[in-house]
Amino acid sequence: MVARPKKRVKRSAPTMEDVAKLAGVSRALVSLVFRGEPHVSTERRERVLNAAAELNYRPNAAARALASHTNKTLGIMLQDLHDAYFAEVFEGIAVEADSHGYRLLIGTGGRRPEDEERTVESFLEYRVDGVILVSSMIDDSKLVGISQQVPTLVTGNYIRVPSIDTVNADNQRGAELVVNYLFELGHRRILHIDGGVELSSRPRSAAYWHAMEALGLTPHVIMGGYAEKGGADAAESILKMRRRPTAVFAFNDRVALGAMDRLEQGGITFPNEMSIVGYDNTLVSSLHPINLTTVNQPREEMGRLAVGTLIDRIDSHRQSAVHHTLQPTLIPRGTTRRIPVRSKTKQGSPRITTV
Amino acid sequence: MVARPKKRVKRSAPTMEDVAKLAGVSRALVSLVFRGEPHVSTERRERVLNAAAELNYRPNAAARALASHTNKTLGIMLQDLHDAYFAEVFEGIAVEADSHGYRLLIGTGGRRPEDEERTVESFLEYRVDGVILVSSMIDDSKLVGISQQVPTLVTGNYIRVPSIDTVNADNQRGAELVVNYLFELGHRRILHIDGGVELSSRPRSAAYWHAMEALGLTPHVIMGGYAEKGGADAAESILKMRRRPTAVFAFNDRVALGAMDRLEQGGITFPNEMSIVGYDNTLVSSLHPINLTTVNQPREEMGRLAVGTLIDRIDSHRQSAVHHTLQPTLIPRGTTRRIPVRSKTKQGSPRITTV
DNA sequence: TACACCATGTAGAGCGCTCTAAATGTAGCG
DNA sequence: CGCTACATTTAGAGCGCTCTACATGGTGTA
Repeated sequence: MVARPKKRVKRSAPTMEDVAKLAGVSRALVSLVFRGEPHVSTERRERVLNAAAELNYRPNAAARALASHTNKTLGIMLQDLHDAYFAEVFEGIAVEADSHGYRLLIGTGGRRPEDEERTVESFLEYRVDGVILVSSMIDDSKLVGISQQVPTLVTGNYIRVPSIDTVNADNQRGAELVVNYLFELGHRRILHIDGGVELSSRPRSAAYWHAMEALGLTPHVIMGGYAEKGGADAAESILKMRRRPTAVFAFNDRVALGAMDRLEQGGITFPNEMSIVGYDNTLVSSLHPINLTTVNQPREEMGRLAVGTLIDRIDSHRQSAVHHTLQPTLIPRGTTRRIPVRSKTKQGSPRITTV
Repeated sequence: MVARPKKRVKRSAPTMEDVAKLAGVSRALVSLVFRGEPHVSTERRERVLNAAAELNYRPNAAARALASHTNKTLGIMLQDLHDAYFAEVFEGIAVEADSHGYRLLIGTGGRRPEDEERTVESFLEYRVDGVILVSSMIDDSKLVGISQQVPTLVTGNYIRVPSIDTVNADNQRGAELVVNYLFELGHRRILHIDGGVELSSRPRSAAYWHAMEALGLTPHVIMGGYAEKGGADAAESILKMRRRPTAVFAFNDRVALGAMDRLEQGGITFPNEMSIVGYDNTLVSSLHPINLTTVNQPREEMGRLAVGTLIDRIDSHRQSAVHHTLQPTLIPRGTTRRIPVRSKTKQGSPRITTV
């Protein structure tokens, strides 16, 4: 008996070589079988598969990636999984990636640009086939730099350059829907609590502004944030106002909930004394005791579309950008109601506004 | 000028070789620098770093993994990111992994054992340094098989074998807290809606059972699930009961919310006519209009502990298991109240119960 | 029967990095 | 001044797989 040619006795995972030896074929043939190549005889294919099963062989993804310059992996950068918005977009991403046979490397940025950049850096070391940045706060110029190194798709960002694909929900349209809906219910003093530095805050508040002016109303925006706290703080200042709005359009459901909570403590009841609308149609908003009027964004679809578009770019080496804009829909529920018709709701006098 | 020895002109990322050439040192030295080895002169280290920066060099993680048999990556298997429970455990995992310099490969199982196994399989192909299975429904015997191929840690599963570390919240204790609390409030007919096939359902309902018996009460468990739907269905049968419970202990917050919603539609008000307790202390439960009494589990801490324990096993080649059990705490809120003292709350007659 | 063809297989050169063994340089010391 | 010890560097053999180029063995066809 000849000693094994292996250097050490150390037990490590079986390699393609081991499988080839056991099946009595070349290593190349084993490779063909595992890559699913067609021109392999059924008989040999089975011999290889049996040998592999016997050895409990599993291809080494790193070796494969090194040799093939591709690893069937996408890097996904999210801000924060607590947020139902991100979780649902991610769900769509996961489903679609899976159906294309891609794995996901995930990283969170925590809304801190430096952390986001580190995360992307790590994706690049991995040589992922593509990256998806969900609501990233990285500079546009840096985004372009990234897109020159790896196929890139962003969501929540309206950047327009050939090297970056985008998937977005139409924030403008969403804000219009809300304003028009409240207007039709008879509201004239409609206040907007914005999303602070959140990416989608700007387009929403700008659209709110335009829609208000188009209706001849006076826009009034106060600073909010992306979560309950921002809503509560905004509520605080609303409570202090001499002439309160009859309706509030919050940046998102979490902000709306935070605001409602504080406003109710201040003695305001919904929807009797005030109407409020959120954004995102999170699961919470639909719960009976909450029953928040809101705007639905097709989050899972956004995730799926993002992956599909990115993989298309990877496969086709497309050099021009594709931009998808999905339409939101208004979900009327229990926190809004028609204003009782009075003589003539006097429109508020011009006031100082903040954007 | 000599032609480049490279085969093709194709522009690909710079390699260690390129950096070495530019810096005028050997490839090995560049490797030492990038691995942060101490015995490199400051002068050369800087030359290398400068050359790398000039070329925008980035180490290739696949090549590194192949050569070093380690890739500083953990595979994390979760069920479902929609669920705040998983999202928060994951947050803890992400934070701790990051602080140890590990990347995360993430996969979801969707509560389908076959999908979970595929996910783990893919982790193994990647040769991750370790895997964390959060509330996995994979068979214990298969878990053992996995743990023989890669350092493994599970949460939500009480398996006890040397090759698997575990991190769990004390479900028994949590259920006891709830039962005793309700008992002290004067409740005697306390019903439990369980988690169906969910992993932690069994220990919670068993503990509920024991706690009830220890107090001389008759346990009554009905089938629920992990989400709102399960609670609503259970509520349906509660509404049909001749003699309704005065308090309900739901498997988790989502189930509690689903049940409340349906029960309120059935005319029951909380906490006046019935008390209800959830589990998980999700963000939603704390919102004012909901204000659900619940049990808090230290989820982020579980995530952090999981990573810490797993990395310890990886680094130390520990062969014996470590088991962590964290303590839950009761968060009394607005959905429970003391039962008005009557003559003597008659204890319900024995009834048929289901587990 | 000869030959082009196509379907199968195989050899062997990498992919970009780590790691061991050995070379080189430099002090310190008797 | 010769030698040892220690700090730096480097050469070169892999890591496990893919992929190109080429070999082999029928078949169909003229």
